[in-house]
Amino acid sequence: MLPFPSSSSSVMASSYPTRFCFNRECPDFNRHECYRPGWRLRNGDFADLCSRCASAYEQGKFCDIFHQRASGWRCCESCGKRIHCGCIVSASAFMLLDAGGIECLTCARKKVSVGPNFRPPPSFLYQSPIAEKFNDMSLDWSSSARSYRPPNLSGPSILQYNLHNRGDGYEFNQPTSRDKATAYSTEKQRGMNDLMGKLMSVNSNNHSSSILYNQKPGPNCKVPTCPNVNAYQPLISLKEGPLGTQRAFPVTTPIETNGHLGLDERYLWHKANSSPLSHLHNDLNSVAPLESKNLNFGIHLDTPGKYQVVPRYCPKVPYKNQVLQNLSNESVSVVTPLFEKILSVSDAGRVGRMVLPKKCAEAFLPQISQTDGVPLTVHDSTGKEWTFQFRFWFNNNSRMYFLEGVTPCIQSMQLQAGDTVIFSRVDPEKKLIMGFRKASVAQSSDQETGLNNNRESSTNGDAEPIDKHPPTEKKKSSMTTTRSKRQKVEKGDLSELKLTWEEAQGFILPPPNLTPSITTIEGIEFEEYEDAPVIGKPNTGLGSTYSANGRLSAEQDDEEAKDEAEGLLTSPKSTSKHPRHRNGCTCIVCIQSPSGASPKHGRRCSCTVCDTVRRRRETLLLRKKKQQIEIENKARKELESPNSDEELRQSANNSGTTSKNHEQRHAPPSKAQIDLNFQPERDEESLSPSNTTTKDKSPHHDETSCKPPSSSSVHSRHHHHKLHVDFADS
DNA sequence: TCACTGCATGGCT
DNA sequence: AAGCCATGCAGTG
Repeated sequence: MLPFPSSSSSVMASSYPTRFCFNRECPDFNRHECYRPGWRLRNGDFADLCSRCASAYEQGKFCDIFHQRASGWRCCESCGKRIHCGCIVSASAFMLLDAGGIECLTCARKKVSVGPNFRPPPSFLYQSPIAEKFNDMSLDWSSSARSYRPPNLSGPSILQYNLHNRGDGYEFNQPTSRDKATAYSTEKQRGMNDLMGKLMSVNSNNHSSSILYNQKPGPNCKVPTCPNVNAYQPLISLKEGPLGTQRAFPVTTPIETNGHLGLDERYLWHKANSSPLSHLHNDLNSVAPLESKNLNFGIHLDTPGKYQVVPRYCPKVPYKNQVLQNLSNESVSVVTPLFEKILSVSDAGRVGRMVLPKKCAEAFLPQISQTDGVPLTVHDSTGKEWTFQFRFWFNNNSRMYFLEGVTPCIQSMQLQAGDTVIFSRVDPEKKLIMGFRKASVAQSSDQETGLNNNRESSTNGDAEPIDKHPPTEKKKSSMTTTRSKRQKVEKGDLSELKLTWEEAQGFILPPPNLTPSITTIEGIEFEEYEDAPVIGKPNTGLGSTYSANGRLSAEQDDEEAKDEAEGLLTSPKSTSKHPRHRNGCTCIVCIQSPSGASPKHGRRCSCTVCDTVRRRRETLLLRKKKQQIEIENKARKELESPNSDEELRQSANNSGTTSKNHEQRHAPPSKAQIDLNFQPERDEESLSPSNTTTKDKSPHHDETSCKPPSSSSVHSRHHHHKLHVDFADS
């Protein structure tokens, strides 16, 4: 136990004969006999103050007397009153204003007569007699689990607030009453420093000093100030991510570098093995900013990280708190990632509403009390300014926040479902910027807010996986496929599949040297190819849809085809499980348990999925063998009749061995490339030449379920189109 | 009929 | 079990 200043409660104050005034500036802090409680300490107790200091404190003159030379004095923006903003004593005697500067409590109270949404931070309830005046204004907020409203008052109390609410587990051994009986005399200061130093040692190195560049006195301050006081810069603490990656979470902590009591930089800390955000789970019964109609002025941007944000919304950006130097005016901007959101189909859809994670919205965006919300100005990575309506709906006794009117922006950024938008803040401008990350694998093209193209993840081994929702260890172990993950994969796939129509056609074009045989079924002409094109991305070998694939004939109206192709990609009628599939689809993906919560599939598992995969594998192996035999036979023939070059070329073409491009299209899947869309029954049928004119209109899906199938590769439309009834690669 | 709006539902965490 | 949130859908213009 570290020595700790006596900080007994008022009840305990008289219990111990040997006492010390908590005021280290007190000229004779250990010679008093009468102590009174002073400000509340982080451990909940009160500082012991000698009568003289206590009087000063109670009269609100403590800082005037003892901290006169300390830095951190600022002026109330309203009345001009000087307020010390840099110590625990006066921590709650002022409020930080959204637009910068501070306001004394008196002025704040006038304005705060406030709406029902105003909630003073918990620290207000105990910080000082002054602060306690706020008690009557708090509407029992502390007892209501849902009445959290992150305050706009992100004063120094924030740190204390966090400390207070962190509960057990953090490296802070609060002194017991017995401890307090221990005289500490000259250990006082050292003990304090040791303690806090210990607390801070965990991550103090992680706090970028560069961020401090940006700390400037408020424009209206007329008194000398310490440049760092009240600069609530988001700081980064690195955390071992669930997948072993270093993940940064913004932390906002008051900084003061003058060594004044309390909020020294060394006091920044975070709980070991816990992200600042994770501990905020408990802190989140927090508080929201005052509503502001002034666009972004009400944004609660000064405290990113103060609130709990579900990890999946934690910004996973390389630049973290990137300090940008504006060469022209030597100003420095700090970019602080706030949160990110993977765009859902709805978000990216034409409705133009982007649902925001509630906690993020409440933490980082203006508080709104009307469902109409407020306009929110956001800058995209090109600097273009967008104004969305930040609104909410009531939903199950809760709120559902969303941005309205995002379609133009999303289109401008060419985003789609599965892509990630990243909301960040630029200080000191307090601009809200919206970057993005494409879901595609090509992370090198990431444009997260356009601020950092040197994405580490694209090059180093610590690169974060594309997985936007990295599973926890627990989840990993259970191999649970969450819906979000599934959606991510699917949408990521989807985005990668977003091709031009010509490209899509290119994928499914049959080899040029093949001539189809025409079969007519129900009045529809079908082109049949012995060697069907296999749909897949040209260069990945993944996703080869190893089954019969329909292709629109050339007569197909191009525009219509495009529409259908797009419909395929973004069909709102698709199942939630598998965006390309229709309700009732019985393909292997769609029949899987939605949550992935189905029992693990063992080797002998006989579930439909496993059976399908097993049969599929057998089929593929057989086919592969057959293919090899054919190749060998042809090669043998070639040896026997060396003049038939053309024949050989053609046979090689057919077997996918000459043209690289062709090979990519036709690459026989490896074991790891089993097409989940495959339905062995159908596929095996297609193996037989006698079945090439099958009337099965939907090789992949139920006829009922796969109604108007889309045109392109995976699930083709069949109605009134000439189709290539294809074989899988063989 | 279509677009828009706001609420309801239900899967999922 | 509660709450979040993606999405559906009814109502309206």
